[in-house]
Amino acid sequence: MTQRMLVPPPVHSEAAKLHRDEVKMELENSALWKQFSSQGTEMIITKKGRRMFPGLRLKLSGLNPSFRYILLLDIVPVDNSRYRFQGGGWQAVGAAEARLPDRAFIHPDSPATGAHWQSRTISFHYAKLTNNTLDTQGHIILHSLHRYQPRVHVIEARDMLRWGGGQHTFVFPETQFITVTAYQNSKITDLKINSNPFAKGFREDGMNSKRQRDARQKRKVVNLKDTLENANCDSAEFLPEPTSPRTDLQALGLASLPQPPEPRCVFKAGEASYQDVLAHDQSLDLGQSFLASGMSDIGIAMNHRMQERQENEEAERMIER
DNA sequence: TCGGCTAGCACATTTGAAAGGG
DNA sequence: ACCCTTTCAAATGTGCTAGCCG
Repeated sequence: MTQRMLVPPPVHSEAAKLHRDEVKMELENSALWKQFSSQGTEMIITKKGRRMFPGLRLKLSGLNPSFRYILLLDIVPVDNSRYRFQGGGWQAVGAAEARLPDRAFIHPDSPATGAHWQSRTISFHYAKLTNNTLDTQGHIILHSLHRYQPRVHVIEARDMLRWGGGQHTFVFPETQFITVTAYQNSKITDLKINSNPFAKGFREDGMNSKRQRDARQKRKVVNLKDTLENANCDSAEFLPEPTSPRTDLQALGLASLPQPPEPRCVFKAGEASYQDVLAHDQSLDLGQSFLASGMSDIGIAMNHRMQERQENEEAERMIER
């Protein structure tokens, strides 16, 4: 299998500039992404599939309002390395795993008119990442501890059967991330907890915060002790197993001890040499791709859906009359 | 022994159905 | 009958942790 080129053509080429004037994509939550990126973004991947956080929130402009477009998200490896978090930073420690068949996530609104895409914020929050190579749910399959770059493709629907023509690829370097099955960098964990509403329970004032969890643990031990005492047993024999060293430290309030000096972070996400670039020359090689939304035969499915939509819109127009 | 992965947990949010009122 | 709001439960999304595995 041929490796796809990742780096798009030079930004300043006349062709690119002309094209940039036509179709533009903006990463709406770029500030949040940059916050994560400055620490080395980590994305959890699980067997069942995990959403990305932050998600990709995009604004599109320059489309023809009446043309129909399909939006795709795919995620490609940035390099051929496997990474390990050591000494407070991410370091390449060996060769990457064999590359998996590419999967692209089709935005559920696809195909939709340019007017549709341009009238709202486009979100890919339904896309899920998995490390299950046998996944049948259509999630995007990635290797753990590898560095990836999400890309968004805008394809004119009438061109969908001849991939490579009339498509625009957008890459935002700040959305690069390293896949993990458990967070490595506590700063990333804190950022996620503080900015993801679903993780509110883990915030300082939440019921799942360290403080509350430790208190619960304490109460558990006390209750168990009481129970054992009431049952008149030899409590020493039935005391719970000692907790992990980390929990012990937390319980003792040692978590607040000064942290070791922050070593130099090896992964500098801002180093990427391209930004918000149209990779027009780099055709989306969908011949190699499995399309993740479950529509393996995208042509048939899209045609069907387009026809359905046209019928619906026709019906709506008739009602309006 | 160690690093990485997984299942189960508690908690929060989201979603959709049902109920009630105007 | 319809619309809107409220309530509730189920589903889903989170990070944490103990234990397993290679």
